[in-house]
Amino acid sequence: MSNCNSYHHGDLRNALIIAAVKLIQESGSSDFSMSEAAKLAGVSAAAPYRHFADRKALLSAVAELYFIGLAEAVQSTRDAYPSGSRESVLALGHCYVRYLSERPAFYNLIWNQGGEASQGRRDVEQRPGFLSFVGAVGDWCRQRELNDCDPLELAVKLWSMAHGLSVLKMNGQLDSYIPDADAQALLSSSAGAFLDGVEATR
Amino acid sequence: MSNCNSYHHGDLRNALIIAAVKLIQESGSSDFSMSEAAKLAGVSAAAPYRHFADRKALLSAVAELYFIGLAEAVQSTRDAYPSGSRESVLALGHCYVRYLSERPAFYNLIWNQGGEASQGRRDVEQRPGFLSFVGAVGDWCRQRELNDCDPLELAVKLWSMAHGLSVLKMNGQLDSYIPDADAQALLSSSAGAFLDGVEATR
DNA sequence: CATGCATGTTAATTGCATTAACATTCACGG
DNA sequence: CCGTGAATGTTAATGCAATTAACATGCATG
Repeated sequence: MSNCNSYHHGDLRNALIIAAVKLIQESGSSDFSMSEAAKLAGVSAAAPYRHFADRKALLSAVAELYFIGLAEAVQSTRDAYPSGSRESVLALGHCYVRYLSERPAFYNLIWNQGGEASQGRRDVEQRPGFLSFVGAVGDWCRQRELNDCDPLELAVKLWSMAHGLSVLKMNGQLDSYIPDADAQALLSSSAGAFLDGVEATR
Repeated sequence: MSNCNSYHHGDLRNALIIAAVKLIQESGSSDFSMSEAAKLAGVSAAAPYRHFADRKALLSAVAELYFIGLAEAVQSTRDAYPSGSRESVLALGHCYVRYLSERPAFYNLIWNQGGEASQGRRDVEQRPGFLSFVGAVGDWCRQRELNDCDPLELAVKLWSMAHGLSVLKMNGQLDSYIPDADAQALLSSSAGAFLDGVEATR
C-alpha cells in the first residue's frame, strides 16, 4: 500500500492530521495554513482537499484525536486511584488541567467548532472521557450515600471548575492576578471545598 | 470637526470600533474582515490602517470596550446587593455569566490576545471589574470572620467557576450532557456548595 | 489489456491583510 | 489671504492562503 516514492501518497489523510498536530504543537495555536500542512506532508497545496472538505474538517479530525487522547488519559487516571475516593475525583480534575495545559491549541479547536454540524460528532468523541468521569463521581457519591445528588450534574460542575481554571491559566489571566498561579493547586482547594459543601448538604 | 460629507471622516477610529462591534454582534464571532469594517464605516479598505496598526489592534480596541462594559455591569450589580451577603457574591457570578453569554465573541477576543503585548493593557482594563469583585468577596469573608482566607484567591476560584460554566455553555458542550443546561442555576449551586465548604473550614 | 475511481498535480480565482504612492483637508504661521 | 506640513483618505500593488477546475497517474478489477 504505502508506496513511499510514488505519485500517490498512500495514507495522506493521516499524514495530514499528523502534520497538523505537529504544526499545532510547534506554534501553540491552531492557526497553521492548509498549505503548510500539505507541504509538511510532502504534497501539493490542493491535495488535502481530496481528504478534507475544507480547513475546518482537518481541524475537526485533529480535535477528534485530542478527544480520544483525553479519554485515554482520563481512563488511566481513573484506574490509578481507588474508586470512589476523593483523590480519584481530584486526580481526574488535575488530569484534565494537565491535558489542556500541554495542548494550548486544543481548547481553540473545540471552541472553533462550536456552532456547527460537528456538534453531533464531538459528543461521540468526548463522551468516553466524560462518561468515565461521571462514573468516578458516581462512585464518590455512592460511597458517601449521597443518594439525592446527581453525579452527572456534579461532574459538570467539577468539569467547569477545571475548565475555567485551565483556560484562564493558559490565557495568562490567572497570572495577572496571582503571579505564577498554580492552577492545579487552585483546583484542589476549589474542588475540595466544593465537595465539602456537597457532603455537608447531606 | 466631524464634517459628514467630506474627504476626511472626522472620527474614523471610533466609527471603526463601532462597526466592528456591530459585525461581531451580528455574526456572533470576531471573524469579520478589516475590509468589512471599513466598508461599514464608509471608507476604503486601507483607511483603517491610519488608526490601527493591524487587525489585531482593532480587536484589542473592541476588547477594551467590552472590558469596560463588564466593569460597569459588575459595579452596578455590586451596588444592588447588600455588601458581604452571599447573594451579592452569587449575583456577581451571574452578572459575569450573563455578560459573556450576551457577547459570545468577547471570550474569543480575550483569548486571541493571550500571548501578546496587550497583556499589560488588558490587566488595566479588566482590573476595575475584577478588583470590585475581590472587594465583594472580601466583604463576604469579613462578615463571617474568615480571617484566614484570601479574598483574592477565593475570587479567582469563583471567577473560574463562572468562566468555565459560561464557556462550556456557549460552546454547546454543557447542553450536550445536560440538555438545555441552565448555566446560571448551575453556578448558583456550584458556587453555593463551594462557599458552604469554605465556611465549614472555619 | 482496457477502464474507471481514487488521489495527485498545476494553474486559476477569490478574498483578505497590508503597504506604497498619491490626494485632499485642516490648521497654522507668515 | 496664501503656503505648507501633518493627518487622514484613496487607489493600486503585493503576497498569501483557501478553494476549485482541469488535467494526470496508477491501482484494481473484469
